Amino acid sequence: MTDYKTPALTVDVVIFCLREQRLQTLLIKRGVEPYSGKWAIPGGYVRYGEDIDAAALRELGEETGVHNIYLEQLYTFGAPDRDPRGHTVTVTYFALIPDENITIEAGTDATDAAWHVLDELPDVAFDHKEIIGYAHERLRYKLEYTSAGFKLLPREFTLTELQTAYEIVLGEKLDKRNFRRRLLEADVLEKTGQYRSGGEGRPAMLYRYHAKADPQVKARRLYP
Amino acid sequence: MTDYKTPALTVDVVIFCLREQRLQTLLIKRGVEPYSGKWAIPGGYVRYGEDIDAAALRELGEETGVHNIYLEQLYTFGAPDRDPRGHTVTVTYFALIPDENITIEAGTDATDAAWHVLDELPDVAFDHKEIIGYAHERLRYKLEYTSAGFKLLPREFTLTELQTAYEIVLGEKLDKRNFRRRLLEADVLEKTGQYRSGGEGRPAMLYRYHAKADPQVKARRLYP
DNA sequence: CTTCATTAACGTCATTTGTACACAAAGTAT
DNA sequence: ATACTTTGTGTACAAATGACGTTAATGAAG
Repeated sequence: MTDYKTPALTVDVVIFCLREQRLQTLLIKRGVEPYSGKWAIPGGYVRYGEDIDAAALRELGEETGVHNIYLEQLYTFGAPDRDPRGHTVTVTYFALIPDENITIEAGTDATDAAWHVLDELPDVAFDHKEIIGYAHERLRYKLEYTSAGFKLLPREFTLTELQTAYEIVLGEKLDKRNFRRRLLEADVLEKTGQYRSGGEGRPAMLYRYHAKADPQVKARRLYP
Repeated sequence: MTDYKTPALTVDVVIFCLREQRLQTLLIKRGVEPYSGKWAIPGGYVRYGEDIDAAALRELGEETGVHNIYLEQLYTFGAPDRDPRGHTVTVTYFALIPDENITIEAGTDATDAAWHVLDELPDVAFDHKEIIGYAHERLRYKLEYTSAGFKLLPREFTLTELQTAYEIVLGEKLDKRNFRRRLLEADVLEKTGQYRSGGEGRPAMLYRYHAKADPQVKARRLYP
């Protein structure tokens, strides 16, 4: 193999979660230069011989203690000046996780890890603002035409909870009956047979995700 | 910057073109090991300090003589064993070009460059079969819900030519009136005022692309 | 225990969108 | 001039979407 000097390669992960009725993303406070003290999305160098998806999962685990989540590749950013240390190309991912028993632990390179409300972000390092923006757009788009919203909820959830998740992400109220019809017709939810008691009002049926044919994307074709 | 050994970084480009009423892609015959003598999609190493999009355009020009075309990032493949020379991550792109005055010239690393009908591909090097498949899927998807098909045609074209392009890519016949209505409503075409004479039958109005508001994607939202 | 407040569950109808389909107009070839 | 080929256009019907109000099940308050 001819040994050209190649750019460094990193992975970065934008994680979304619904907390306190707001869409939030996980940032780590950098403990080293450059941008020491600034917030950044979790990520790090891809090791030689390591699959990039695996690297994303590993970095996520190391820096935040979040394990076993579904990642989706987002985009690769490769402007030569995006990292002051030298040319660094980053493959970005995005993830949806439910807000439950997640222990965030700051890792080696990070002095802190914390959730941030998406539209009240602090100054972030590198071009991470752009990356988060891109991920946010993709998330909205995804919920507009798929039934992937349940990934933001615990394993079992009510239809109202699911609808609220959609409403928060999309930033608009949805019609309850039409929402239900759509999601039930998508055929990815199944009743658990149990009800959520506790709160006020009539108890709601609990559902869980169950892909019978895992269509996921329910985009409409422009031509028959 | 801590000097980890990072994977090598390449770019690869899948170019689509309609030639002789078939969807074709441009491959180069490799002149060096590994896979010497096999066909591969054009691409090569990203230089240190070079933007990845620029690298894709440069490699394309060097290897095929194709310049100034619109590229869209496709996906980044990073399995550690995808290149026998060592761990090499590749950022892939896809492009649509019209079949007109394109001079293909084999460049340095390639002994030959030629168009290949998409469903009669030879054995290709690396994981390029998978990449081409992925690009093909994206192309079909793109034409299903956008009006990007004109990128496969010369600057001026008739609606019948455009419809034929869609039919070839999508692999199905489309209704003439519905097709026209859809594309004209998309509001990205304008009449040139001229007609294509020459052939048999009634001369057809020539159109050209003209993005007034460049919506490009005309996807339908799942929620109001 | 009754009443009230709160949330869940459900169906219909008007409108919009999608799909199928046929014939006249404008040329060219003979 | 006649036959042939290709372009260009509208409508009726089916399907999907969007707006909308009432009853049912529970907990809280009196």
